Amino acid sequence: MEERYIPQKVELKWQKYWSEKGLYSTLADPSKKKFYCLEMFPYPSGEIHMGHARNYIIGDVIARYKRMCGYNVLHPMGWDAFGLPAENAAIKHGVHPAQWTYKNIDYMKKQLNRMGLSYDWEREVTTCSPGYYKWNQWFFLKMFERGLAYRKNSFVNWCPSCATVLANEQVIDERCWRCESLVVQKELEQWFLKITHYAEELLKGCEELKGWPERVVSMQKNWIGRSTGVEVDFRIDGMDENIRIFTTRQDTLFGATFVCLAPTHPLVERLVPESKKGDLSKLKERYGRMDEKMGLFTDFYAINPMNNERIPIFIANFVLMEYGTGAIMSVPAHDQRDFDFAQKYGLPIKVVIVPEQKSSASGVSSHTPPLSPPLVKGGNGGVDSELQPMNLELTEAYEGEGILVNSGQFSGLRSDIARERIAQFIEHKGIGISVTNYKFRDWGISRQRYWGTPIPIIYCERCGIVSVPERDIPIVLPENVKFTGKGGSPLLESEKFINTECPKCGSRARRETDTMDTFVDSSWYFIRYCFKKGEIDLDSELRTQNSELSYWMPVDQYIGGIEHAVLHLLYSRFFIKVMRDLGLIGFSEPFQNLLTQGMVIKDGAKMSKSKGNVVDPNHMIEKYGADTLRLFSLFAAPPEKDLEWSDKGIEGAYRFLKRLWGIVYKNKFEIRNSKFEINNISNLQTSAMSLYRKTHQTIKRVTTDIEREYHFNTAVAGLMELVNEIASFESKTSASGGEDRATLRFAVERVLLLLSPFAPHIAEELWEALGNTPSIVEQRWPDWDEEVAKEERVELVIQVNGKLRSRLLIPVGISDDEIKEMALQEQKIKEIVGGRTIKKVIVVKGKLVNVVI
RNA sequence: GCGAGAGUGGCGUAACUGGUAGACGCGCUGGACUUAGGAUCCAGUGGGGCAACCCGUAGGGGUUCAACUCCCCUCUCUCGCACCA
Repeated sequence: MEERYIPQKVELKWQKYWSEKGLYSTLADPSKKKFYCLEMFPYPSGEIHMGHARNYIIGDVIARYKRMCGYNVLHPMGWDAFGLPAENAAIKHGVHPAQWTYKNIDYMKKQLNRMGLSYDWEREVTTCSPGYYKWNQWFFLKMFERGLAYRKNSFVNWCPSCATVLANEQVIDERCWRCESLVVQKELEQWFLKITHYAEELLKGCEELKGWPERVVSMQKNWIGRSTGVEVDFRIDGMDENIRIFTTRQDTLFGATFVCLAPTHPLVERLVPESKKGDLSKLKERYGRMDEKMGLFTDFYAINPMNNERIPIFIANFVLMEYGTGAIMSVPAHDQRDFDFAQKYGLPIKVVIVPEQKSSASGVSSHTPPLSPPLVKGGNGGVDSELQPMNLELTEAYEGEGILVNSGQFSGLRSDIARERIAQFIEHKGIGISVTNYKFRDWGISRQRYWGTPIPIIYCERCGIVSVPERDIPIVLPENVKFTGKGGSPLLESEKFINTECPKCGSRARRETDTMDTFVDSSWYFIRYCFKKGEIDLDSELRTQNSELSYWMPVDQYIGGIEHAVLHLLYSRFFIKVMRDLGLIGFSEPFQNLLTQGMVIKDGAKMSKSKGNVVDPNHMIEKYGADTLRLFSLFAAPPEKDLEWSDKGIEGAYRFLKRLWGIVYKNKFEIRNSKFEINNISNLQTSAMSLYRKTHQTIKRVTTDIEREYHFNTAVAGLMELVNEIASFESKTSASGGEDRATLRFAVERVLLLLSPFAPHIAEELWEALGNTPSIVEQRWPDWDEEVAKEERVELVIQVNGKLRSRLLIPVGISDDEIKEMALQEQKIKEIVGGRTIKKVIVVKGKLVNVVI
């Protein structure tokens, strides 16, 4: 009697079994090699979507595979539980954010378990629990002590819809990363973490991230945005003031023909005459707008310290106060933006760099060779007039490197050398310094919302800013607050929360009401997983020698979406470096290997409710079972690529499992009753031998496919091939003889072992059906025999002049000369070669022969 | 503009260091079993041609006995950053 494959029945049975046996519970054990497999934890929004499912399936396969390979595997899961949606739900439906969040967690946890994911739930982390966020506050206090957390007044990104501040990393195309509202600039007192203190190390550390995808590393480098140059003082003519500018192109200093200040530059008020104040405010309105470049002449001039030229000072809307010094020198001949500006306002353009040698001059029309003799001569003295004819030829700026001309003592030098010399010169003369600038800013963490970690700070009327003493944390969120949705954090209205005493002087004081960015929570959650559940004293845990932390960390394999390339992944690296400098840990990078899985798309677009192309993993599990869902999402594309969802494709995966099920049940008794061992492979019939060989080959293939960049798609394809072969073997032989049965059993059992990381439930069920003791989870990953895996005979390809002309079956191990002879004797080849002379015969061992005529 | 990556059948994809292009799956075609099948099984399936053969990995050059793979040029697409001085 053939039993039917009912995946849901099978899956629930084994999920119950695994959980009862606690098979995925892990303990640190220094005698075993460890493997920390981590997937980015979800925000408990209420539903696991296909993107989550794919992420966690990939992670689960890795965890299960490594476990079978004998590693002590840490595979935890938790909840990134603070955040706005909970608060919005509270405003909309009157549910407390905690209630909403915990309800979602409950449900989503069931969903994860229903997928058969092998988590150690005893390490579950929920970031909104005081036992967790206490340590956010603790880290904050440690940073505050060291000046790594500080408060300042600044313009910040403000999302009007979320009514809160956003970090630079959370603004995408001038919009909020969460709700896509247009972000505005607002001046606020904010708490910042000094991530720029680690700018250089975060950048250098990128070189160590060997196990990370290129593009993530380059995105981080890009984001940090290091550039080196000089700051130089330009004296203001007729005023005892300097304008300090920043440039990376000090080799073009002699070509500066005007200076531009940001509209918010401190000197602006003094430089702009009353009569032009109106124009100035217009300019300010257009600050930061990319469409139009606007300038305003101040009536003042600056002195170029290199050549003492008197050059006009402008205010320009495109100069950013936030970067460099908020002032620039403009070199229209060698910067396109300055060039456009100079054209618009009729300012002089002075060439000081010419392309080296013949290289086709961009910006200089071709009939005027850039290195024409008069120009070179003029280079010594810096006589403008000699350059005038050239200027007429300029159609655009030449931004490349080259040879300096018209640059005093530096003329004739190459750009790179000139940059060094000029930097030295400037420092020597005391008119400036060499500097390194970074594009990224300190991390603003203040959020004007309720559902987050309270910042442990007290404002005392007498003492000012006072940190909460460590013994008083956690500062717990008050539960009894109102969610009106009307401006401001509910904490502002909680008198009980706000009013407190100064821990220093005891006088009346107010608590900070801002909470922390939730990215603080996720910057170290992987550290927390290293310890089992329950309240822990992280401080003393971290200080204990041989703590679990030093056993498990760093994470061996991290899996998650590319969207965190510069957010979470950068913040976590920062946190780890801070912890190291606090003497808490002994390593500098949290994640050894990073796998960024592709998106799940349907009909050419990312799944989204608005597009109506969402496929719910729940429905797929109801219809086909979790094993099928897992198998399909692994098979349809390699993990790092986007996965195109196909309703038909998942049926193929289902069919495959049903087929395997059918084969096993059909031969259940024959297999059970066969003696397992194949003592002597020479006893095997040809068909049995070929199945036996295919089995070994498949073990090898699946193993190497997993080891090599986690190519699960081809690993699954290999399993399908083997199952196809098993099917035809069993239908031909009816598994009659003893050796045949043994071979069949061998093949089927290997398939189950190899399949178990991908489709663990069916593997368990069939493993048991064949008379084995559960659990397959505890089985070792199978080995293969290289000798057996080798083909006895191979098909030799015979080419003539590189074109395939014939094939020949040859035994393995015959010599090149014999192969050559066989190829030349082959009827077809003889015909083609005819009477022509053979120039050369190339033999590739075991593969092909190419006859060149 | 800068940086990263990708272009292979009708579709998802495969081909490790250059060595049989299209494994595996979907779809499609034909057949078998069926009252029926969107179940299952068998056979076929890059294009052209009756055939021998010819043509095919975005396009064009090149290196090589041999190129999806290496080099040069062009085109297209995706992603990230972008007034950063």
